[in-house]
Amino acid sequence: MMKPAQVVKALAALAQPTRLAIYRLLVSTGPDGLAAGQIAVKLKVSPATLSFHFKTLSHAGLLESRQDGRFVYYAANFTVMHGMVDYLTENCCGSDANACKTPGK
Amino acid sequence: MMKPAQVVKALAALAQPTRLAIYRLLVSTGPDGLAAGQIAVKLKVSPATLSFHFKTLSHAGLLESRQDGRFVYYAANFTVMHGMVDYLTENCCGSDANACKTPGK
DNA sequence: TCCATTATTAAAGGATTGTTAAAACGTCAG
DNA sequence: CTGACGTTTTAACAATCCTTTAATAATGGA
Repeated sequence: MMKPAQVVKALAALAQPTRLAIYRLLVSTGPDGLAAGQIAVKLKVSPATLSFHFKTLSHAGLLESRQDGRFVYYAANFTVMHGMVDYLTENCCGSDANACKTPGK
Repeated sequence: MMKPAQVVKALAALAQPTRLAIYRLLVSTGPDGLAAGQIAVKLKVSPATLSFHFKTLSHAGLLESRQDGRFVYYAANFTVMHGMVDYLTENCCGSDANACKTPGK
């Protein structure tokens, strides 16, 4: 089980429009990831701002990076996000799973 | 599908130690919820601070409240959290579900 | 080596956030 | 009505966050 501080860090990392867009783009891209410059173009964010957000996301464990020549590729790491979701739903409704479902759906 | 702005709002609401503790406490409590004062005692947070955080969580759609006499009961609402998780994992790995799993587990 | 390309870092600002203390609001018992 | 209780609101301050600009690496081609 993740520690609360790490969960908060991951949630905070995603709780920002630009970073959420980065993460989602990388989630849909898959394990190969994208180069920083490609992301900058797709999301229309300046490289400096992007780099700032990469650091936040990486530090939260949500992103992995690898260098290939002059390019740095970023890819989503799902482990922390799964841990985050598990933490939020842990012991849901006193272990009465049905109560967790949306009532009228 | 939730709008990005609403997802950001929900993530931001949970991205704070006190609010995350509030939400988790209410998730494990179930639909009946707890009175504001009970939560204040359990989490050792001042009423004013707590009220401030209730507003943030409620405004994000994560909490519901009902008044009973002098007490206000708060309970977790799972709809927004589920929407948040769905948004994050949407179109995961270009719809290749296996790639979303943690590699070495 | 020199230069263009890719990406990160550092400094500055304006905006947002979290906590506290005080006052105010609603509700119920007497 | 009055007073006590539970909760919310307000104002203020320190702390943090996001963006921009400019400067600083690091890499590969000529």
